[in-house]
Amino acid sequence: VEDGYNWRKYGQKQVKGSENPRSYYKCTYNNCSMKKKVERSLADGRITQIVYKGAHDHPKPLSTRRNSSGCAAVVAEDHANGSEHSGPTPENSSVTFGDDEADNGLQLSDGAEPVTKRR
DNA sequence: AACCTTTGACCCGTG
DNA sequence: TCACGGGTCAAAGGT
Repeated sequence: VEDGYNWRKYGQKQVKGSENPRSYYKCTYNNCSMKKKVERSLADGRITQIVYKGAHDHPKPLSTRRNSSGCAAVVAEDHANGSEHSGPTPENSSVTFGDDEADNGLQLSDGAEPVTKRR
């Protein structure tokens, strides 16, 4: 879920059809009104759907939070300016870390999805 | 002490 | 107009 910004969870809902919890996040920035909607599989923990809403009007405040793999989160997100790709799978937001951090206890998103890049 | 996370209720929009 | 779904806010607690 770490895309380089700081998010604050403001809600969670269960959608019909599947009992997958949908989490609502908001950017913790001063004037940033960017919101994010994240849906994950309840068992696998794999990203089912990520929806970015709004736009950020501030620079990216790299890791002040969890992992410091900002090096991997500096590619392919400038286009996130309120523009959503209505079609392709947007789960590429999950950065891959070919480093030793992989066993640190982070959210593994590889192994099933073609991530944007890997080192 | 500050910030984030969590849960319930409320509000808005659509059918 | 009512019902249902989705989305958002607010308060409390924990880290």
